[in-house]
Amino acid sequence: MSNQVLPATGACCSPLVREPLTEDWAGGLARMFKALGDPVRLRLLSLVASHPGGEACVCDISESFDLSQPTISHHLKVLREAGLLDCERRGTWVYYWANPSALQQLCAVLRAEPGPAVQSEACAEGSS
Amino acid sequence: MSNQVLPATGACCSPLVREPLTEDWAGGLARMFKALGDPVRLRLLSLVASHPGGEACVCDISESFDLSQPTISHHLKVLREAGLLDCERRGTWVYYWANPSALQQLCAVLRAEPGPAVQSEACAEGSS
DNA sequence: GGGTTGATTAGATATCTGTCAATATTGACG
DNA sequence: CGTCAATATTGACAGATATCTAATCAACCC
Repeated sequence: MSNQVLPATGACCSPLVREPLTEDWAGGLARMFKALGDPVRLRLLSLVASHPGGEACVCDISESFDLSQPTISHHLKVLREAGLLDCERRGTWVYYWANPSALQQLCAVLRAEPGPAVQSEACAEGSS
Repeated sequence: MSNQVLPATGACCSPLVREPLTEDWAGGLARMFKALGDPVRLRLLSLVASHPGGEACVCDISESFDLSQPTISHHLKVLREAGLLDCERRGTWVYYWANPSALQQLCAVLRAEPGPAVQSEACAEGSS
């Protein structure tokens, strides 16, 4: 449903310091940033992304928190729905990994230096 | 109290995909990301940062929104308290500009590519 | 099949957030 | 000093969010 093609005007991945974000694009970005706006989720994402192999199952990471399992699950779901995390069930366990293109997209938007068009790759949303 | 020196281990600006964020560091980052987690604030920041001269007064940008003036003021305050925006009064007007080092810091944390130590500059918190 | 372990969903609740109207503050200008 | 214009602060309130416990679902093992 949110599968629409982004405008080819370059507004997509242009740093926000370059030109004003459109209302639409700001909405999508805000959803991702909001997902990162919680210490637990940030650590969760980091634990998953930095885990050997680039992926981790819930049991691997939930020990790092003083929270109930459902709470962890809830935060993982938020990250997943924001497109920052993907997951797959393998037998009893569910494995999570970070979505690099989502991170790259956010990174490109925040870029403060006047990097010319270096991050045009980040526009490719390979999630289709 | 959150004024402590960050560990010199490189954990500060190391991308979160490299190693797990510490609890402390995640807290600080989350405060910034949370500030970005609202479409209005994202656009506000972008409008300020992309404004000619890199700064804008409130009256320049508040017309872009269908919100009351106090609401705009509130969002600007959130961005300011998160360290993403700075401001200065000049006569009747208050001018805002983006804090590049804050953006760079966030960008460095999100970096997904295995860039070696390119963003060590971002560690310099020149906000003193 | 029945039990065990891992993970998600549901329901409840206290807290946080975004918004507005009203009011206060700050500085400019007669 | 009084008034006006631009911002900020306060107080109130509806809606969202984080967290928990209890219940449910999924897959493995005996």
